[in-house]
Amino acid sequence: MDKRRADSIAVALEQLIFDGTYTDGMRLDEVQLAEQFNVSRTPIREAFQRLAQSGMVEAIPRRGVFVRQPGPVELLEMFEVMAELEAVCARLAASRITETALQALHETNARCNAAVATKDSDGYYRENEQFHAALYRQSGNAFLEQECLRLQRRLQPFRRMQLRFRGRLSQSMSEHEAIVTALEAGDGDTAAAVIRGHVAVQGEKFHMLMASLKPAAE
Amino acid sequence: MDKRRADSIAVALEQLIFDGTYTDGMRLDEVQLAEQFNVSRTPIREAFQRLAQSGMVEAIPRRGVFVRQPGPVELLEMFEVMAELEAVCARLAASRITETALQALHETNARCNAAVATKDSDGYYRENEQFHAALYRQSGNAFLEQECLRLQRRLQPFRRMQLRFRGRLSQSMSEHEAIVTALEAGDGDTAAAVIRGHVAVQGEKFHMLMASLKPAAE
DNA sequence: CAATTATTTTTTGTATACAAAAATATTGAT
DNA sequence: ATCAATATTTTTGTATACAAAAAATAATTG
Repeated sequence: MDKRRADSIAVALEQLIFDGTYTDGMRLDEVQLAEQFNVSRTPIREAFQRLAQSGMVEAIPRRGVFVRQPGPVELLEMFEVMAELEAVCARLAASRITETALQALHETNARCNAAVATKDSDGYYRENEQFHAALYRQSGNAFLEQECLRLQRRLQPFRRMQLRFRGRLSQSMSEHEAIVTALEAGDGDTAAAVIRGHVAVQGEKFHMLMASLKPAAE
Repeated sequence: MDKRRADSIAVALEQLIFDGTYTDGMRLDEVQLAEQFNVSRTPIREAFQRLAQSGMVEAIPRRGVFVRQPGPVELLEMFEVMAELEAVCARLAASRITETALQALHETNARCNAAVATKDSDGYYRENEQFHAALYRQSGNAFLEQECLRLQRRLQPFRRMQLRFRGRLSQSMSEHEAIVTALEAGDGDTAAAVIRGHVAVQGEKFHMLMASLKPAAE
């Protein structure tokens, strides 16, 4: 799939940062990574640029590149923007969504519910993402869709934590239902409000998120 | 300011694309640009990556990089997202803005008005940007602020066209005033609605934008 | 012995070299 | 002449080489 060597290195490095192999503030050594991946410095440097653009890493001229994990404040800010972007999608979708797309959302929710019932967490995450992706698409704005996918991707590692939480899954599902209902009624404001609350970090979700940030300290 | 050679090349290329020197679909030749800038291919390729990330250029593996100017549809989509993002800023700012920031917005508007009176278009553009940047800042969300600035920057060349239009300037100014008034009243919904209409492409603005897209054809 | 300067070593940024893939030109057959 | 197959040239992607800047270490002086 990836034609360039640098691309696969970029996703590999991304994973290593998410895994915690490279922690915040750590410098990424070009030559070390080059021999680790059995390539020259060139593709490593290209991968660095990609990571820098996505914000996972900061490149300081003539100094090197350093891992930059979002802190609590930045993370809350990112989730707030995600919630607002999805709210915009919902409001636009309410007047633009097609009948077939509504049907597809219902089916996705059914599959999501089934995954919850069988405790298939992988299936749940997949269908959940499908639901949100469909919403982005139904905003009728391809640019907005791309921006949402970009931010969602960036928040993904922090999102998984949030749902490991008693009762949260069923609540999440009923929120999905409420969104579809609002969309069917063409009620954009309600759909926006529900999904804003669905995505926003608030209440116990806040504590879960904060807890997931602490590595293994204390 | 720019420590790396590649950075200054990136902004130079950006300018050349905005200028219309390199038009949509045109392939950017590495070796040609390298000798044109008196550097090797390496910094050119780094510059390409930056432009690709900002969406001005598309890099097709093993093929080359091609200029990708947004078409009418994508441009309208981008303006819609900009309008919604600014609406979010306004709504959040309504409850988060400080007294001193409100004062600053008033002063910016005064300077903007003065620029309109003296037909100082450069001054107008500067103060106008200042106004919007202040709004992003007062959302109280640094991440949102950055995202807004990023999109604003990308739309800048298309934005200038829009205001060259009889009566548009004074209307724009009264919209600014209405936004500040709503913020002072803490009325986020009104502030959001006003700025959404302020930024959105609608009515005559649509025709202006479409006209600005046609190069010199016909 | 501390602090500052000189020197060495690393490391980044850029240039050049080379290999593989794609585009283009050439040849040959019908 | 047209089309297919092959050879040639371009062009991209990667490796290596080199120069300059930064960091680390050693040396010198007060």
